Amino acid sequence: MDHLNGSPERSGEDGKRVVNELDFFGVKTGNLMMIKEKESFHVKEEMNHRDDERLQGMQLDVNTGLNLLTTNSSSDKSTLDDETSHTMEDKHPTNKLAALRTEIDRMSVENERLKGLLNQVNNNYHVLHMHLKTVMQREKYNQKTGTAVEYKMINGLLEDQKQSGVVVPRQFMDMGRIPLPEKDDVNSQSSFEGRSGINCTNSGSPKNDIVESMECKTKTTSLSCKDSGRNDNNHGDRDEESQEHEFSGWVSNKVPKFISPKDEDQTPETMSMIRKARVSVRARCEASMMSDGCQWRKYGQKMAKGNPCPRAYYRCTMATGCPVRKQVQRCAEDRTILITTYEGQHNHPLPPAAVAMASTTSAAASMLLSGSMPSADGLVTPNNLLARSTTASCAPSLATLSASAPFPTVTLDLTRPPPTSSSESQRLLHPQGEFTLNLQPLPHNVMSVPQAFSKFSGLHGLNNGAHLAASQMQQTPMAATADTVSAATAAITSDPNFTAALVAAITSIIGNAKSNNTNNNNINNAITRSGDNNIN
DNA sequence: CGACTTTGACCAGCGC
DNA sequence: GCGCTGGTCAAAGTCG
Ligand SMILES: [Zn+2]
Repeated sequence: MDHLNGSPERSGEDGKRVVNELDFFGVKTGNLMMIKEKESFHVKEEMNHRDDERLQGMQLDVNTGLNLLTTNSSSDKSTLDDETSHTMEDKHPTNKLAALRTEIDRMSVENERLKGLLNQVNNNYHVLHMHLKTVMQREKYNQKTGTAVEYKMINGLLEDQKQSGVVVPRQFMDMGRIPLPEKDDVNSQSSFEGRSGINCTNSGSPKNDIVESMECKTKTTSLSCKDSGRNDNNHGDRDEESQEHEFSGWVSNKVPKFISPKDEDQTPETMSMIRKARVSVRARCEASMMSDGCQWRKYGQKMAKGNPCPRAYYRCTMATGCPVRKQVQRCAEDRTILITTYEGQHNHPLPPAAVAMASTTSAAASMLLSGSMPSADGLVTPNNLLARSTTASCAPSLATLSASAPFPTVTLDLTRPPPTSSSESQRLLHPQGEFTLNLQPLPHNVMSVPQAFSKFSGLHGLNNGAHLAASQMQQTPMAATADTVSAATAAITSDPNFTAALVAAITSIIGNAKSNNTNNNNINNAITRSGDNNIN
């Protein structure tokens, strides 16, 4: 959403509104977003109040902006007048032609830019729409099971609240600080997936561990979730400015120069969450880098503590100023495993091959946003609960999505083979194939892929990569490569109805597991295609 | 020649 | 204050 803000506008005091080109698009995009908002049940997730106010304040400008679309050319002409009016008046055909060409060029550029913006706005719209769908689905289920859930908007974000009055399993994804293990315990994964340790007996009631739970404790002071292990002590001391600086980075030790001022128009906490949300993909890969459809430029390499393999830093070069970065590092325990960590959202249209992964990243950000609802004070703070991932220990399991700290990170672990057996399974039919949901015990803090789907189902939907993804998935067994799972993600969720069915099934399975499993761990639902492995 | 990689320097945060 | 660490910068080198 960075692009929504456009560049600083210049506004004359004499009533003449002087809008530079980029700002014009910012306004226009704002308008588009407002339209979408009206169509999308007034749910705003990534918008914040400041944006809202800005947009409302711009409402007048929006119309102006639209008019500018037509008047722009004329006004552009008029602004060009100073230099060109004489030449225009010369009525030399060549000059006219040149002027027209310039105009056409500019319009082409504008068109491209608009396309990109529209694309993103559409994506955001679908994200919100599908998120709402999921929420409603879950609400349905909760009503079935007698647990009332109330969703409300807090600071522009959806929050669900159980109304039963009991301490119930809430959405649990603690993005906050975790108690740091002894230094020696920090394994090679620490730098990527947080100081994730083996978790997690401190989760309270085991039942609470079931599923899709997300929780966010709130404090009253700090906003920053960034590297919370490091900074939490300082939060109270920070003034607003310094806090805003903190939000501007991919990891934040420094204020990255590529962050444009427009980013700071976003509410710090929102931007923080979006920027800091990471998707870490663990996959077996011989090559030094997985191909994910994007163009990357390496800008650094470091030896990370605890891992003999160097960590490489890449930034997206598909568009100038794209804030997306990724880190690539091999797993110390198993060097065939490549750990790729993505952060940020692209500010440009993506090729189909890149959509799935980018969607996953933005979905993660979205999930983190929705799962870490600010309390009434509108603040999000790290806390010291769980959210440790077992993925760090390379425990054998399924492809999983997990939440881990200190960075809000969703880890997609693709290194584990599909299950050979399961205690429970459910089949789902879909034109793209038959999918089987498997249940396997999993430590409570790990969020499985389908759980994640149910959490932000549909986020991947309606993207261009779906068909490609589907065909990829036909060829490759699940859990084989990052591409496959991305593909599966796109393929499965490209059909909203199927997504809904998937979510319902997962919810139902989880519900059963809850009632059947007293001493339970978390449930891991693996999605597999029939035939890829045998399900009992 | 532009795009990319390599690599040492630099910076900020943190712990001692 | 100092050293460690993660992250970034930027000059020099490489490649097509
Ligand atoms: Zn990008």
